[in-house]
Amino acid sequence: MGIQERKERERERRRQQIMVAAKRVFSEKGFSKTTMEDIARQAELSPGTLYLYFKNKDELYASLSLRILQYLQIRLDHVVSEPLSPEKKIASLKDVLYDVYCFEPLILINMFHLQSSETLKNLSPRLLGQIKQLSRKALATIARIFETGIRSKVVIDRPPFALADIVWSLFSGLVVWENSKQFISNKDRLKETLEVAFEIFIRGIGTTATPEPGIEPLKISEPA
Amino acid sequence: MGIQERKERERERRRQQIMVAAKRVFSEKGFSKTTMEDIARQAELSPGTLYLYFKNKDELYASLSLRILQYLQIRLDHVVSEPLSPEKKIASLKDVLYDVYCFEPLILINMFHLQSSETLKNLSPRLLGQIKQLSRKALATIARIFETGIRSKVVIDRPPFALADIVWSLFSGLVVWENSKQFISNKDRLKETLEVAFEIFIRGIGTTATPEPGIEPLKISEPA
Amino acid sequence: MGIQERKERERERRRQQIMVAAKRVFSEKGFSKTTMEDIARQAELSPGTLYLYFKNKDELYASLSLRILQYLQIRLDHVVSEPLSPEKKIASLKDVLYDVYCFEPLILINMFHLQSSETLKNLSPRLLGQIKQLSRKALATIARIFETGIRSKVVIDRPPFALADIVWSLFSGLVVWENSKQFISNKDRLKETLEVAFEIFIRGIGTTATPEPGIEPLKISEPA
Amino acid sequence: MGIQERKERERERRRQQIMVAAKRVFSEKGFSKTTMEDIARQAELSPGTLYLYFKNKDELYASLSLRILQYLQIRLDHVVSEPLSPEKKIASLKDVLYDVYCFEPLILINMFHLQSSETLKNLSPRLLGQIKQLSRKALATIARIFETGIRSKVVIDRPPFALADIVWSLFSGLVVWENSKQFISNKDRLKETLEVAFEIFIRGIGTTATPEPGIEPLKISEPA
DNA sequence: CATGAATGAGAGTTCATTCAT
DNA sequence: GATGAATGAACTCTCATTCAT
Repeated sequence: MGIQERKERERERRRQQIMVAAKRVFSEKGFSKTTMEDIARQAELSPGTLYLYFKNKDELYASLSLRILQYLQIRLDHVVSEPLSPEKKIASLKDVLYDVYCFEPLILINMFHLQSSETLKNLSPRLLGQIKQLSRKALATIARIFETGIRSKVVIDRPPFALADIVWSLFSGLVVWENSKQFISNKDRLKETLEVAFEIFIRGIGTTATPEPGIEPLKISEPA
Repeated sequence: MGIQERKERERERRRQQIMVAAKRVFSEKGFSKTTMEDIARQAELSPGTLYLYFKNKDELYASLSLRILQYLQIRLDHVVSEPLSPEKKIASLKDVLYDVYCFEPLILINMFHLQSSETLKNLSPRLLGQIKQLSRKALATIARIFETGIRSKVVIDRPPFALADIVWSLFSGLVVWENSKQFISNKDRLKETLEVAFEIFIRGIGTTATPEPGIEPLKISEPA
Repeated sequence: MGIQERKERERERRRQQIMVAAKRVFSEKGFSKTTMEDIARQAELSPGTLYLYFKNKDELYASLSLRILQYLQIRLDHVVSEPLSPEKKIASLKDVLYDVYCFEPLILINMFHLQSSETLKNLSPRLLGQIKQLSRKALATIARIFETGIRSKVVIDRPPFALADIVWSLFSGLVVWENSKQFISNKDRLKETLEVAFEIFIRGIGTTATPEPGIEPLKISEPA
Repeated sequence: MGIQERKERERERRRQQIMVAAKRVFSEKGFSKTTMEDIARQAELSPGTLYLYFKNKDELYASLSLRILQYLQIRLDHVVSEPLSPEKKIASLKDVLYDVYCFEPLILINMFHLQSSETLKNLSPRLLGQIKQLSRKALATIARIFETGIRSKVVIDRPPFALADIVWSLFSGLVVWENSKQFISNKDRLKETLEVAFEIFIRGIGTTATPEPGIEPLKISEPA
């Protein structure tokens, strides 16, 4: 039994080792330019070995995303279950997202690309299913946070799912965009921009915004 | 000279023809799964001919983005130059973005992927330069819109560039995310979500938001 | 039109060129040890070019067999349609088979291996269908020859299809076996053995065999 | 010594166990599609273990043939040594061949493929030697049977080795051909066809064939 | 200018074989 | 002796790109 377990642990460690290597190479060269041999070399393994742990390149790639989604879900569950006011929960949401980014910035970026149907189309149904499911679950959890806010009337009454989509999009958009700017300017400015973005978002969804005194309010133009 | 010109025009028309074909195929199959032969077939040309008009596959791909960025710039310039109140300008911004999306939804999505360093890295410096320049210019124009808002105190005082980054990210995030959901649910819900997103964003950046009467304001938690 | 035709002819010639090269290499190294690169080198083409003319290795391989079967069929049709006595037709059959062997000895051998389900299983349905159909047709034609013999009572009354199977098996068995002995002894003895085999076979199916005078007949033991 | 022996026996049993497994898998998937792991799994052993008993895949494969050849030899020796008339011996030959087929139909088929130079070329000289020797011996034994027939004038005077080659070829041809038809029609018709084939063969080699009364004899055309 | 056959480097993947445990 | 994870050479096939016509 002990042996069984140890083997299992070692197997898992190998998987991690490969994923770490893959992460590094994918991040450097992007998915399609990365070869399995690159990853093998980085992991100090032979190409064949990778296939003992991952069915193919796509699955290896997608596994990375899966881990992030799992991490995200765990963090979100915490936020939901803790006895916080809706305002605090929404504030925590920001921290969670930022932590998720810090957890694996490069893989997160890759994941947002994976979101594009381009890559999605070539995934094994099983893995695709897992990813879909986890994404949906995370979004649902976020929506739930907003729902409590709406119920307690501190958040304006909009479809909670729409709000969830919006934060998530805002987050992913910022991550990708700041990354692409970073490719130019070499500075990680995500934190600051995210702060401002959330500040605005939170003001925007609040039932009462804190007016800056002595100043005319911004009139919201009606949707065409 | 007349001949020169006509040749030039015809050359440009051919380029367009190819880009239209490329657009279609890229949209359908994604960048990496699309072969030059696919595009040639779609354009009813031979593979070799494509190379008379585009240095290579990457350049052809990137040219598509260039067109969108050019369109975006034109529209933004309009907004800036028209004699509108800052509020109206910001409202117009939303319309512009949505129009850009409608102009070429699929290419826009592709462009947001191009934003990822993955593709960016393999571009010719010339083209990369063009894209960078156009992007920067567009963002600067957006920032200028916010700046006027800040100057007239109808927009909260935050770095205008940050605000520009945020709308742009929000926009790109929504486009990509709604598209990936569409891959699942097959409905184009971008318009509605974008409306809500802008409503919130505009409330969020307004110096005075319209309070929903009789309700406690949402307290913004301070950035950690 | 002239151009169309010439292109067609050239395409066909290329196909032949590749098939000739393939034949040579398959014969030397056997199917599974032959790589596409081997064939390309032999044909003085690049590996990629082979795939412009044959969908994959299996199809290239099977095409070789197809040609032999076609040649066989042509020859058999001749035999059937010519105004010969059944005896002469059967005698011609032997010549046809021997000619088929001479036509492409090594490919014929390969074909008999292809007959084994091993290779058969991995063929495209279309090609498999073609091969099956041609084989069946050839066997049916042979059977027809025996049928006329049976009708004219010069051939013993056994199911013509069984007789066809038997000659065909005898032929293929001899070809493969003599070849494998040749691998040892380096002499092509097929002709002689085939002569004896046919002599015996013909005596065996004759309604009256020519007794060698003054000798006791061989008593055929009844099947158990 | 007892220990030595027991070890020897156990080793032999393991070999058998592996060969049985190999037989099964080869039969199902064909030689080249069978992996050593397939065999190991079937034998409920690890891949490495196979190499303790067989030098490599080819040798394992060839060992299977060796067993059949040994079985054949034993049966042939019986026929030769028993005090039977040449006619009976030849009749027995048929039974022996059919029994050999029944003994291991699929391996027999594989063996006939092995006969092709394709596989033969990649065999260790030792094993190749063994196979050659056993084949030759079996063929010689068959030839001897015919020789006695010729001496007693019940078999026409043809080189006994040629006769042996012919039966052997006829047999192998039938086995392979019927098998490939079986792949299509799913019926094992070897027995019946073999009966007819032998009947004809025996009539063909008899010094006097049993004429079917009142019918013109079939004139054997002279070899061209 | 346009063609499209040809190229050939390089990708992902498999699997016979080895060897530390 | 038995294991099975690891190896890495070698395979088939793809496709961006070129160039003779």
